[in-house]
Amino acid sequence: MSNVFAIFEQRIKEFVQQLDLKSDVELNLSRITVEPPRDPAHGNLASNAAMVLAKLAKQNPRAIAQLLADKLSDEPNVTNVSIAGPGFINITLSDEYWVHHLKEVLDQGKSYGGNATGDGLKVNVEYVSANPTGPMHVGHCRGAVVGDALANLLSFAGYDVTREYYTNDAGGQIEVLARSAYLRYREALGEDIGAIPEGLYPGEYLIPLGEALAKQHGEALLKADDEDWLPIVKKASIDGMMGLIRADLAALGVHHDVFFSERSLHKVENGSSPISRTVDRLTEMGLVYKGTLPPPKGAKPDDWEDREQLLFRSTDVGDDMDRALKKSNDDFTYFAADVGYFHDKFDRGFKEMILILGADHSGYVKRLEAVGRAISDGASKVTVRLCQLVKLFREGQPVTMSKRSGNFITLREVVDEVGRDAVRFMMLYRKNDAPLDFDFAKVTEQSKDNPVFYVQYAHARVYSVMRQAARDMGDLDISPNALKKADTSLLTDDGEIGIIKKMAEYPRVIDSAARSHEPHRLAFYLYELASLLHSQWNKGRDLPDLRFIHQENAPLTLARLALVYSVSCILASGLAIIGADAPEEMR
RNA sequence: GGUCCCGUAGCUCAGUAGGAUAGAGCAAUUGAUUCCUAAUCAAUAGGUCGGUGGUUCGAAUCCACUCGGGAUCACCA
Repeated sequence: MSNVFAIFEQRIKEFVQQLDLKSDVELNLSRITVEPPRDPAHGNLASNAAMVLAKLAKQNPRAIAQLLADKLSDEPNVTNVSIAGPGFINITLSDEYWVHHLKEVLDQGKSYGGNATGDGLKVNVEYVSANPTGPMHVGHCRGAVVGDALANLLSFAGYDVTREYYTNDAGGQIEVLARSAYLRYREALGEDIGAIPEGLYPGEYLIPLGEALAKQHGEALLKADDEDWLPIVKKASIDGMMGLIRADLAALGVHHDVFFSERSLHKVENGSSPISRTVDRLTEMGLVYKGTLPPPKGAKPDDWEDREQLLFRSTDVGDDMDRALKKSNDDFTYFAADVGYFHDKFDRGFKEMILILGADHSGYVKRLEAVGRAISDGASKVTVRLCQLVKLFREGQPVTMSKRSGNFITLREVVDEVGRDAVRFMMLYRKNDAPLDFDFAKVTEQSKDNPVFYVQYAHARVYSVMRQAARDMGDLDISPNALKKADTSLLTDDGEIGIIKKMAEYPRVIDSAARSHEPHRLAFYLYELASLLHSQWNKGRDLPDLRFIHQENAPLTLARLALVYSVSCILASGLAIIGADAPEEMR
């Protein structure tokens, strides 16, 4: 346990129980927190415990605070406990404590801060899930990065994470894809196909697919009936498109553990399919009925017609409206497949299912969460995180793209132009539910305007210092193992202690970012930590005493190298979660 | 019309389970390079947290209403 804040929170809760406060209601300790105070003058740790308890115990908060403060003062390493304002308990820890804490970072290296939250809980993160009808476009980018980083974060925090991609390989758009590919196949055999008809995919990425089909099947498919060639071309098309998508994802550094086929949910064996079995289950629970849906309130569509369909009573589990499970032609809807998919995930033992979706799916959230509740009977939780739109800019000018002409900006173009690291970091340098502006020029700029470079440079700077130390002090062992033995008590500058305090926040950042599913918090933290390092480095310009390397003083040099090396470990650990490199050199 | 998201400094945004005097970066002004990478740093200035009311010891944060911006809305996927 490296989380100082969690340690003290636990300790305070123990003390509260020892106080044996009288209360009519049961004391609720869950609201007690320990956090870094905004103002460093208030100490290192601040707790709201007394104020939370005051009302329940019907006592003066400052009186309770005093009782707790007395106990806290006797704790090792606590140098000062004060009561402030309405009843805050402010705790100051000794420099010796912080200097000792640095040892923990050194010992744990890149695993420092991890494995404290998840406790092995099985979590499924579903992200991207783009339709396999073409290469990925830039709109998919944000969800891919947010999902992947969240999966990394949860995994680091100790969850058992499965990264999943739901392949929409059933339904009408696959038939359109296959017909489009078939056209390219005929083209590959020398036929003049003219303009691509309305309703088919015009993209040139289908040309190689047509050529491959021609190569493999010759003219055999040409004379075949629709029902004979269609399955063959469908399969080849899906495989081909998924190949493109996987390659795009790989360029972005995104990898999934499971590609789950929608088609597999429709497959009937011994008279039932996964979907039909799920519907049966919901029927047993009394959540399925035949009926007609009311038209949307307000704007009633012109072509509205009442239809009797098989419906899911999702209003019973928190949705606004009941939802169709079957179309009027008796086929299952897309939504029914989704329900079946949740059922499958639930059967695979996931306690938490997270979906990363684009903002255009906002209307879909309630019904998905409702399905999760219904299928698992409350045992599993479905959380949906929406990613708002990304607006592209070039030199401040919006980049327009038209999807209609097939002339959209692909994910690959963006990655090729600005690099994987910049794309990933920038996509995470914003709350995911806020829209994001992405300027090609800005994200490739090599300055502190650009947080990616700022953070990476801090990491590289540490390695630069290490290289310099190796040159200046050739006989000194500065390997990580040697640094673990450094006498860190030689670190006395406020800036140095401040860096350790910032590092001590890392476990807390990981914990809270993982719990709230907000990987962007990590990106901001890394920026702050990098900033402290740059600042301390620059202090050495004015005050040579504060430089990291002192040729005549090996113990001090070792202590300071231990400090900056620890910083680099956390930066590397955080950058790995974000999915960006931690370069050792930037020239 | 329903639902969801956003509204914080001139600009782009953070704000951690409701906590103390609301924070960064950019832009502006001033300063620091014989030096471990100036791709950096230090300092100054900048705010009725869209508005009104409520909840309470305490609200940018929670609730209600309201204004402005965006997304979405029955058999598609």
